[in-house]
Amino acid sequence: MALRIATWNVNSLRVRLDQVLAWLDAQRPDVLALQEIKLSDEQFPVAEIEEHGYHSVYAGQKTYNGVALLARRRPEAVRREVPGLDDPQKRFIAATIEGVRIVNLYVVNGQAVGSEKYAYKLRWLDAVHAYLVKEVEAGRPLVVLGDFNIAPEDRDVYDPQAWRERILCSTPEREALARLLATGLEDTYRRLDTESGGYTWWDYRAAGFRRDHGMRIDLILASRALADRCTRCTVDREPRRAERPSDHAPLIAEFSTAD
DNA sequence: ATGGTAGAACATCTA
Repeated sequence: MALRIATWNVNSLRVRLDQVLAWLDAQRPDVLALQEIKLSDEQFPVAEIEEHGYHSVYAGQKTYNGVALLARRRPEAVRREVPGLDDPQKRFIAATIEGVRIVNLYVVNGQAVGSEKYAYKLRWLDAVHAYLVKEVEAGRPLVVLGDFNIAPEDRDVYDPQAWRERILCSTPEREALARLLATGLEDTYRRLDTESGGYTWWDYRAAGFRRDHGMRIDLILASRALADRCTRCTVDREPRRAERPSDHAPLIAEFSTAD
């Protein structure tokens, strides 16, 4: 048996719903974490997703942000706020699904190094770090996944020289990500693949996808014992080739289960 | 050369 857990920044669930439903039908993951759903809770397509065999829990917001967890089994102990952070932006949802604590993050982009949004990004990551320290201490299997808006290393960037110390690649951002990992989490993609870029995002502009000008900024992290059971972590580029694609591709990890 | 595209409040903001 195996547990398959995926993440996808869909850049508007309204626009991408048919693509998401088709992908669920094709891949049948146990869990799909969505970011940038860009719709309010009242607008969330609960019924359509249910018709495809998935429960939904969500933290929606009009126009910007918004995150959700879709799961074949009912999510429990749902949390929609980063503890200790007074934040009107909906970027966090956590739930327990099939005994695994799942934390879905849409990390702040930050716009430009040194900007107000950049300071907010680092504050936001600090609050998430404090929360993850407690979640790791609890000792349950833990998965932290989503759009991290940080390329962990230069090998995760198509042109590291051009991006040096720019947003998504700056040293303070990478250090903040390293602190999240240091709570006791492993990057499942890197654990299994030390060579290829594994890009998950390509800019809509300047033919980014056609030229493979990408970055690996969507991640699936797992607590150590769970990471030991990770057998696969792959980017599915197929939806990025579709008509009206999201600028992100889905990432899917598979974990073998003991029984 | 600081551009380009996409999605949302459809005028600017965010990414």
